[in-house]
Amino acid sequence: MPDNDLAPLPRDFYARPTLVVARDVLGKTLVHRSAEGLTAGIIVEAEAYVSAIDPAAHGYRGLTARVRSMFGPPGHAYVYRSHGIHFCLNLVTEREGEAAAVLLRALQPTEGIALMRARRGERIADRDLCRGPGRLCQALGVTLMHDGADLVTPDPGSLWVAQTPNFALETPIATSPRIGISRAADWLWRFYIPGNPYVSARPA
DNA sequence: CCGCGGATCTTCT
DNA sequence: GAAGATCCGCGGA
Repeated sequence: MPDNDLAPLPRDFYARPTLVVARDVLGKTLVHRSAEGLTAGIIVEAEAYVSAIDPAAHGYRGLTARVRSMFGPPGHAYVYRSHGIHFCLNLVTEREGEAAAVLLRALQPTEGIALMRARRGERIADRDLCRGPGRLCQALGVTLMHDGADLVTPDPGSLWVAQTPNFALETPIATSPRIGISRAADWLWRFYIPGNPYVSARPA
């Protein structure tokens, strides 16, 4: 796959309403290039978080050190540590100061599967390599080092989102409540590709 | 297959 | 002190 096909999406893609980005990012490819090699997968599940109106969003109660990147400009990464152990990757959306982002919850692995398995465990099935927000970060080698990283003009050896070559344009998209939250628990702000086996959970 | 607890860092009450 | 945008391994059905 030539690098031309993996060109980063422009900042305009991120500087839109978060619900639109969360839906539109399905079918795009997340890429991480590091010294270990290149890993990538098709985004099959994502959730929207909009601090201005959303009590489940990390920025809802204002700026803290952890959530600083979410308040920054669109087209950057917001990576946070979850439950002390795992990392979760968000794409910052809207405009600087809005603290809106899209959480990536699952990928269909396409490149660097052997490297993903080296990071995740040799016995992990393909289906489980990137199924879940913490798992996909582990599989791609995404850590707090990537918090705040620019996804549009990425440094060499970093992280971005690209158009997926030959991806079907008319892929169906489903919605459901977001996973694992207690506030705004009935909002249909989770988007996923129905029937795709790499999606982390089926709707309740 | 399902439910539960442990790991362990940030934020909130 | 407790909860949280999680995951894994264990025990029981």
